[in-house]
Amino acid sequence: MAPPSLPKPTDAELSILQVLWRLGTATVKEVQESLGSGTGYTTALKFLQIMTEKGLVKRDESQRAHVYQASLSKEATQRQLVTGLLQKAFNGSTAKLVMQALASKKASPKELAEIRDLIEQLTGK
Amino acid sequence: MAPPSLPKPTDAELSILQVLWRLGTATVKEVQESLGSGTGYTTALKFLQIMTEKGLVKRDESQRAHVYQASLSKEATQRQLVTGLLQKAFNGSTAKLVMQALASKKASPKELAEIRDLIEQLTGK
DNA sequence: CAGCTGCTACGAATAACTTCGTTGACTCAA
DNA sequence: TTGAGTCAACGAAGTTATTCGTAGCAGCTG
Repeated sequence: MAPPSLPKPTDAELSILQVLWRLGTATVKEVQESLGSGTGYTTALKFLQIMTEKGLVKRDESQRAHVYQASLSKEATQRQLVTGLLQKAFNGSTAKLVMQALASKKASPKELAEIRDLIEQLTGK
Repeated sequence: MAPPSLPKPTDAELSILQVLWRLGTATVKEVQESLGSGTGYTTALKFLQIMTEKGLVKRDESQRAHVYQASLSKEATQRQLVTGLLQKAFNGSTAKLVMQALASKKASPKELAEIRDLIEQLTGK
């Protein structure tokens, strides 16, 4: 069967995942420092522990300082989140979502070009 | 100043908003029935009460059965949610978000055409 | 007016989320 | 071998979300 489809990360968990995606692998200390001074060490640790239980991250305990790594790639998680929003708020209409995305924040010409190319690619074939 | 920018609705609150957007205005009973048999009357009522406190919905108490209405339009809320996701998970990159949206669910040719037109419109001017 | 009905309000119970303080184990150096 | 430092684990506490049971009030009907 398909992978158990991990739970949707919360906002706080997502910010930890962002760090892990950036660093690849990291210890609690490294994660905590990357989060900035707003988050204490034990808080970061607790999150990593919970996220391990949930399966959101993998833990390598062979070192004294455990090494963590995100279970899913950034892209896979982004896809999961977008899909969720699509279902919950847009009735599955990708077009509506894209329109609101473009309406919500001015995209740069470069971004618009990227999107246009993608569309052409999908349309053409 | 700008409107106080209401709190982000939770998933359960969003499904209630969907009903209100569809019906325009509705009583607790109407909302509860539209939600299907999964949600009890008092649960729907409690949500509407909490959402009134949060400002997510407006309540007209002039009738015995209070009449509720969403505070923000569907589009405004969708924009808010997309913007949030853009910040939290895509580092503000609209292009990345659009790509994942298109990757996550096959858009119909009609939808693709709509999006293409929008892009052309934004690109052209 | 007594009682039924439809509705709101209150509050409890549970679960998840978030943040830390404290503890205990293990390591290294003096 | 003891003291300082590093780190994971535990557990508590405060907050928000979610779901209902119960109570009480309005108005209608006989």
